[in-house]
Formats: sequence, structure tokens, C-alpha cells
Amino acid sequence: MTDERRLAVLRAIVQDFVASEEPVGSKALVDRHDLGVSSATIRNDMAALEDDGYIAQPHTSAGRIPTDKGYRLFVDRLANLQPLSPAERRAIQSFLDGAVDLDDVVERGTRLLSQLTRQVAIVQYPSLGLSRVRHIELVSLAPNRVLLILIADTGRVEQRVIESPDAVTAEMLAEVRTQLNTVLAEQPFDEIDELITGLEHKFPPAERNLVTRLVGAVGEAAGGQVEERVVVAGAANLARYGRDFPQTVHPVLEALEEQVVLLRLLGEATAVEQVHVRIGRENDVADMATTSVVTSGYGPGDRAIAHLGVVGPTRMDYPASMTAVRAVARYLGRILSEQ
Amino acid sequence: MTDERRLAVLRAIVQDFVASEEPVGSKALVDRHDLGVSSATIRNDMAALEDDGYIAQPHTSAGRIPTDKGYRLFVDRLANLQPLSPAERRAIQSFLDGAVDLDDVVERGTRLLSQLTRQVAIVQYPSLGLSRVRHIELVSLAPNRVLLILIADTGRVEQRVIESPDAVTAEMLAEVRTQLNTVLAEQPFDEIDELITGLEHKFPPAERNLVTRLVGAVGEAAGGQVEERVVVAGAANLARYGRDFPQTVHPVLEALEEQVVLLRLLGEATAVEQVHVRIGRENDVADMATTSVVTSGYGPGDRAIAHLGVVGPTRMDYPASMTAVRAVARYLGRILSEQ
DNA sequence: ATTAGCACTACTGGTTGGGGAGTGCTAAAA
DNA sequence: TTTTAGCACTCCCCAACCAGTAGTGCTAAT
Repeated sequence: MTDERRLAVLRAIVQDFVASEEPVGSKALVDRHDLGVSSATIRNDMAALEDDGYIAQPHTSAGRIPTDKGYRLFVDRLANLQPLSPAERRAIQSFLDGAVDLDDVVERGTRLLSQLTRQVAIVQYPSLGLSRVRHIELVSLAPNRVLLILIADTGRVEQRVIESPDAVTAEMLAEVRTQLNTVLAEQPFDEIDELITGLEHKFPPAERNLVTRLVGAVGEAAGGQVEERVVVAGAANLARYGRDFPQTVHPVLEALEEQVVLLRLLGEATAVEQVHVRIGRENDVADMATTSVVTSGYGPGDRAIAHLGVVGPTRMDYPASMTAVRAVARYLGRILSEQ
Repeated sequence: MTDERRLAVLRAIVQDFVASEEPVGSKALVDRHDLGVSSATIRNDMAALEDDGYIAQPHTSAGRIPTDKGYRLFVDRLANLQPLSPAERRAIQSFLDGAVDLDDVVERGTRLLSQLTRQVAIVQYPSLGLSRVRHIELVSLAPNRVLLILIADTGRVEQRVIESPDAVTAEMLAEVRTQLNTVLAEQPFDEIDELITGLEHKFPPAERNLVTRLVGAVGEAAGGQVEERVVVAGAANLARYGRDFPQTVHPVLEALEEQVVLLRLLGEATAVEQVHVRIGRENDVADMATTSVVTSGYGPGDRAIAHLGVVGPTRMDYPASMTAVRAVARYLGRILSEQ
């Protein structure tokens, strides 16, 4: 019994099961793939694969379905990512080219990804913490109310209203704006805190109170994971699978409404260009034990400053999802580098 | 046979069916509501109600369920909205009080509404067209790239990047900004187009090209329904009902991802304080024939400048939904008027 | 190491037969 | 005229049962 054939059998099982959504038996396998041996031989191989935990039987006398471990082996060693077809490539291009904004880019990217994979797509905005300051703007809304606008080099724009106990004059505002921009321009957001400490001492004592407050707000807005933003699209695709894991779809949908969960799913900083797959229980969100997540980092250079990915049932078309995720990540990265 | 009793029977049927999700029979009715007559009498009433199209039988020898027409009569004449409990009132208050931003308000409002009703909640941002300009800001991002920021009196902030063929100097930008603000401050957004036509003639010919472009972008951003924004939360709640209308949940979820559909659902300008109900086929979205929509306008004054609502199965708790929608609309309106 | 053959298992789908909830109708009572 | 008790009837629901079948594991032969 050659080891390669066993792997080929596993691959065939995964492919057939993903396609048919039904347990696949030895007979069906030899019919649809020319493995060159009889179904009896395949049965032996399957028994071995089951012993090793790669596949399982829903019940005796049923076909086999891949286990999480089986999928893992599949994506690690058996999945060959075919490149996108020129048509797909063009579709992506034209879909993303019309974008005018970062908002637009992220929005379209998410929709695109969900349509491409027919699954739930998640795209994170470029993380502020990993970007640089392009510009800071302060706009007076009312005497004691200032709108703070942060613009990052990725094109991301964040705004926040700051309430001030005292009235703010236009001159003060202009002065603070200038100071902030000279000190912070082109600096990484995550160094803002250090850079602006003590800035209020450049101002006359009477204004210090206000300046401290403004500066504090800048630091806060820039600092936290508070300001991570994530967009989801294609939740309807989950329902398509509903028939199979019916009572599972509700908690999953619920989980997908939580920012925190989304960020956890997208995972820690991976390198750009590297596609990550977490299968079933591998992702540590309780309600997601029956789903898999395919993610990738993306960014303008070779550092990932944001993540994107798709969520679907463990029984998904991994190669297709991985190619799509990688492709969209690349395009978004390219767009970011043009900003 | 008194007419009132027939209505009471309809009310009882609606209430029981909403609670139990099962067809309700004459026997069960007299058990749970003291109607003072026997089940045989109720049967007669039910036959009459069925003749008039208010209730229907899934099949012979089953109980009755309300038809769309029945629900309609129920909400029009039989539903008595009980006021919120003090506890609920406090919950809403504390939930919305923490909001710092308009974004925050809308976000929290949507979540609140979906939790209150356990249904899908939709909240629209205050329509730009119906707001007034508070401030317009132009920020130079790159020599030929300008960030346009529109701030409305509702606190809504819109931004848009404008590409310019020629380089823009800081002085030009400042001049345009001043002009725009003097002309437009406190003016309604939907009059912007008229107000800014010809503005470029106030500038030297060399700059006119650019000014036209900037001004055009302002008009465009302000003008269209393009810039309506809608937020959805609680889509997971749809799945709870999945068991009942199982293959219906997918198209509904899909429809809810389309901005256009959402706006159609929220409907045309209703007066503030007035809760609207559209039942089943009454709302003209094809995939929504089995869902009902409860909406209300909201705004700072007595004019509705935005809408919000919930979407659920036709078999929903209308009184509860209507009270919740009305309450949240009121609170949001109040918050807007404080901006 | 592979394969044919065979006994065995358990799901699937169709059929059958109470049991029950609910109805409509009729005739009597109020 | 309205209400009610009684009763026959309908049709769903459920469980049991029954082949039919797809699939397996094992054994013995190639």
C-alpha cells in the first residue's frame, strides 16, 4: 500500500465531499477518479485513513467524510492553488478600479470577496496603529465643541467630537493644529502618545487645560484597538448552508456581529501574501467549531497592516477560497500603496 | 353574534399564534381567554372570520392562523400599545447616553432596537438632503489631492477625496474654503447646487478649472441619494425564526444587504412620532412577502429627516415592536436636537 | 499487495395504521 | 335568534414496519 495513494484517496474524498456534501464511498471514488485500483483496495486505504483520524464515518455502512485533521492535511499538503483565470482577474480589477475612497475600497473589496467565494467575507480597515499620520485637522463645531479629524497615510480618515469645558477660539485651534501637524506628520500612530507628551507646555498657561484635552483625545483616538474597524458582507451565504448545519447558523451569525470576535477570527499579524487557514476547533471562538476561516494580511508594502478573510463551513472549497483571499489581499495592498 | 366578540376572537387568535407559533383552535381559545361562550360559538365566529379573510386554515381540521389581512386589522384596531416599563426606559437611556458621536448614536441605536425587539433593526443616518450645512472643510492630502469634509447640523460627517488635474496651493484651498463656508453655512444641503453655481467666477481665471471641480464635488456629495447611509443589526435574529420559514430566510438576508432595498423598506417620509406597519405583501419588495416591517421617522424637530425600523416575520409581536420603534425614534430625535 | 466475493449493517423512502386535535353540521336549549 | 352539546368526519402526526440499497469489513484467492 503506497503512501501516495492514500494521500490521493484523501484528496479525492475531500474534493468529492466538498462537491456533493454527502459521505463518499469507495465505489463512488473509483468511478469518479481513476485511481487504477479496485474499490476493495480503496476500502483498505480508507480504513487506514480512518485509523489515523483523517476521515470518519457518520455511521456504519455509510461513506466517509473528512475530519478537521483530514482537512488540515489537505490544505497543508494536497491543495494546489490554481491561479485565477484571466476573466476573474479582470473582474477583480474592474470591480476595484472604480473605488474613489478608502471606504469605497474596503466596501467593494468585501463584497467582491464574498461574491468570489460565495461565503461570508470580512475585511479590516488598515490598522491606525500601524499607519502614519498624514494630517490632523481640527474644526470648530460650536464654541466648546471641536471635531478632530485624523488622516492616515493609508487614506483612512477617523473623526471624533471633543467637548471642551471652555470656549475655544479660532486662533487657539489654529495654533494647536499647526503644532500637532509639525510634531506628528509622517510619524507612526503608535508613537503619537510619546511624541505629544508635554506639548501643552508650548502654550500659555491659560490654554493649557484645553490643549491637554485636545491632545489627550488625539492620543486616545490613535491609540486603541477601539478604533479597529471591520466590514462584513455576504452573511446570506451562511444561510445557503443552513440545511446542513441548521441550528449552528444562528450562533455563527451572532458571533459575526461582534467586532471583537471578527478581530479574533482575522487573527494576529501574519505576513503579507501568506494565506492562513484555521479549521473547525482550531479557531478558538466557541461558536465557530464547525466553521473554517481563511485569512491573509495585506498592506502597501510587505508588512501587513490589516487583515481580511472569509468564513464558511469546514466543508468548504479551500483552494478556491485561498486563491480568492490571496488575490483580493494583493489587489488591496496594491491600491493602498498607490494612496 | 356580536361584532365585538368576533374582533375579540381575532385578537385572541393573533396573540396566541404569535406566542405559540402554532395554529390555534376553538378549544384552546376558550381555555386561555375567558370569552364567556363555548367553543362551539367560537367555531361559528371563526368560520365567519375565515369567510371575511381574516384567518385561514393550513388544512382542514387544523386550527386557524391570521392572514395578512387579519394582522392588518389587528394592528389598526386591536393592538393597544402599552407604554414602556420604567426599567426599559432606563435601559434605553443608559444605552444611548454613552454615545459620543453621531456614528456612535446610530450604531448604538441599531443594536438597542434589535435587542429590544429581538429582530432585525435598521437605522438610517439623518439624510443629508434634509440637513443644513454646519461647516465645510478642505484638507490637502497631496499636491493634486484634496479631502472634502462635509459637516451637517445633525452631526453627520461625510468625507470624499477629490482628484485634481493641477496642483492646489494652500492659499487657493483656503480661499475656496472660506468662500464655500460663507455662501453655504446654515443652508439646507438640497439647495447647495443652486447656491454654488457661478461661484467659480469669483476666482481668477487660472484657478477656475480647479474651483469648478471642487465645487462640483461638493454638489455631488451633498446632492444624491448616493449618500444615504443605513445600518443593520441583529440579522442573527432572523435565523431564530429559521425553523418556520426556512428557505425564506436566505433571500431575506440577501435583500437586507442591499442599501436600496433597505431604503425602500424604510419607506417614504412619514411624520415623526407616527409608527408605520407594512405587513407581508404590503411592502413591495418581492423577497419580503413573508416579513413585516415596522418603521418610524425621526428627527430633531417634528420633521422626519431619517427613518428607522425593524424587520421580522409577519407573525411578530406587533405591539411590542411598535412601542420599541416609537421609543427609540423618540430618543434618537431628542439626541439629534441636542447636537 | 490487490482483488473478488460475500455477509452484514444501517440509513432511506414508502406504506400502513392508530391516535388526536380540530372542524362543520345538526338539533336542542336559552 | 343565538348559543350550545353532541357527533361524525377529516387530515395531520407519529411510530412501526418493510424492502431496497449503498456502503462496509473480512476472507480467501490471485
